[in-house]
Amino acid sequence: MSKLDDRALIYVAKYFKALAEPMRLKVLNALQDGEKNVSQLTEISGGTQANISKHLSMLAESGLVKREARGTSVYYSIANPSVYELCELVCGQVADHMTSEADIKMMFATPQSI
Amino acid sequence: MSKLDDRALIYVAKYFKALAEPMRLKVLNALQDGEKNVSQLTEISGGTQANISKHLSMLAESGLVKREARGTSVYYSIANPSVYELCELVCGQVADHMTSEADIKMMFATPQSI
DNA sequence: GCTATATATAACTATATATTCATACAACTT
DNA sequence: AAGTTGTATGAATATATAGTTATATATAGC
Repeated sequence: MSKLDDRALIYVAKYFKALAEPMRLKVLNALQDGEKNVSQLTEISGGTQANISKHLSMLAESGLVKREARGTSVYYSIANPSVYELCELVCGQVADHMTSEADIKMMFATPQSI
Repeated sequence: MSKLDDRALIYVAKYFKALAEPMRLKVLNALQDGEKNVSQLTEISGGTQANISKHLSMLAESGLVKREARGTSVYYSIANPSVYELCELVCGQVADHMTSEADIKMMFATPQSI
């Protein structure tokens, strides 16, 4: 990360932004055990079809998931398993930092406030 | 990442969100070689003092940087070096994915559009 | 061709966020 | 105490984003 120019920073930020949304993390979580179509992901996530479809488009455009249309369905799958490494690194840091009051307060903040 | 409940997802998303902004990545980048005060970071980043101060507050609240007031200055430093592991993982994925047209187009997108 | 099903998208709303400008606050100097 | 410097914050604005509803598009079966 030593010689990143501004464009690279913008790009990396965009990648993190794709991961910076609970519903998208939920979708990625659901894809851990293999590809699923939009209907399945809609049911698992508890969101609306339109919303999940939009999140999936965004994830695909960010290169986090792959899209494959088969019949009338569209199947999505994880494009690069190392996304889970990222999440685990973050979970580790979150856990480490969970002792402070501020974090516990944050943990219980409403979704809208985050 | 298998048994994350909704609150944990919100929390992890919040962590990623702290990294999902080019100016904050620039600040973190500048902190790689040790602590710096707000004035130094303002100059290095090319932002305004108010803006950098706000980003630093956000980074501190997210547990990414530590804050230490000394004299009239406030020095910030990386709270956990593993944040750079995250960035390198992302850079790797970005590089892998950089062959596609969509990514190159994104790479040159204006900051506002991201 | 018609219907049913699956997915994507457009328009809209509400909320969040980054940024700037001005100002408040705090600590040091003289 | 007054001035200076460094940092934080409030108000205001512009942009971005998530979510909903309704609709368009596409594929399969009849």
